[in-house]
Amino acid sequence: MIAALRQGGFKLTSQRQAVLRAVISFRSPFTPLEVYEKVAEEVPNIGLVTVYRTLEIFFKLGLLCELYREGGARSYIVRRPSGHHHHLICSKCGKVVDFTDCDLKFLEERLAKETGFKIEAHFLQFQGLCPDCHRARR
Amino acid sequence: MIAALRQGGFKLTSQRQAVLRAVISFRSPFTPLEVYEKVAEEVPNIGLVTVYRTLEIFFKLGLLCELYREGGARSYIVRRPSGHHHHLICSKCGKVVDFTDCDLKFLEERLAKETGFKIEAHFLQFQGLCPDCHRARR
DNA sequence: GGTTAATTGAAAATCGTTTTCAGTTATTTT
DNA sequence: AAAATAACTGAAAACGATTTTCAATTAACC
Repeated sequence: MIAALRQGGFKLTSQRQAVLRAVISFRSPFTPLEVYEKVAEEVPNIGLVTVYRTLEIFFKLGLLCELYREGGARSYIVRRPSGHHHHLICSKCGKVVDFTDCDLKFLEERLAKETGFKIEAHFLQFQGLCPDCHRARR
Repeated sequence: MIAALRQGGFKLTSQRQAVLRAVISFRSPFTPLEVYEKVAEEVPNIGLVTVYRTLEIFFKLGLLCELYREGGARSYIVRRPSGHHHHLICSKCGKVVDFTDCDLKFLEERLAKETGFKIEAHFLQFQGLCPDCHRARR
C-alpha cells in the first residue's frame, strides 16, 4: 500500500499513513468526516481537507471504492477484490459484501443490440439486511 | 397526473402545474435548477424552493425517477414504465432508455444463499454512448 | 363569501466539498 | 549532511446544492 503511494509519485507523509491506518480499521463504509474523526484521535491537528485529499488519492490509486448511498454524503470502502466487482450492502448497519461475478454480459449485449448504444459501464448494487440485522429485527 | 396530485391530498396550484408542464417537456434527465429556469420563463417569480418541493412531491407520487449521476447534482427523469425498471444512460448527451427485464432474480437468490442476506432491493444502471453520440465521435 | 390549512417565495441557515494561500515537510540534489 | 525543490499541509474562505424558517398568499371546503 505504501509502495502504491510511492509508485504514484506521492510523498509518504505522517498524515497519509494515519489516514491509511484509520481507513483499514473500518469494517463498513466510511465518510471523509468519519475518517477525519478517527484520525484526529491520533493526530489532533490534522485538517479535514487533508483527509478529503488523501481519500481521493487512495481512490485514484485503486485502494478504495466509492459507494452510492442515499443522502448525498460521499462514502468509501476499502477495495478488496482488485478487479471488477459489486457490493451488497446492509441497509441497517452498512456492512458490505463483495461479489465478482455479475453475469451481466448477455443482458448488456441484448441492450446494445436493441438500443444501438455502445455500452461502456454498468453500476450494480444490492441492498438488504445482513444475517445479524435480520435476526435482530425479530 | 393532476389526479395523482389530488389523490395525494395536495393542492393544485398554478406553480405545480407549471412545473409539471416543464418536466414533461424534457427528453433527458433534468436537475431542479434546470426545471426552475424553464419554469421561470413562464412564471417569472417562482422560487427555486418551490421547484425543489414540487419535484420531491412528484417523485414521491411516483411520477419521477431519481438518477445516479456523477458530480453530486440531483437529477430526475419522468417515470415512463410504471413498474420496476432500470436505465441506460448516454454518457455524452444524457439520453435515457428504460428497460424492464433485468434478469437479476437468480443472481439475487444465489447471493442471498451465499451471504445469508435478506435482499430487499437492487440498483442497476448502464452507461454508454447512444447511437447519435457514438456516430458523432468519429 | 368566509374559514382553514396548505402553499408560496425570500432570506438565511446548513451541509458537504473545494479553492486559495502562505507556511511546512519529504525527497532530491549537491 | 546541508541546501534546493517541489509536494504537502491546515486555516479560512468560497462554493454549490439543498433545507429551514417565517410571514404572506391562495386553493379547497363549508
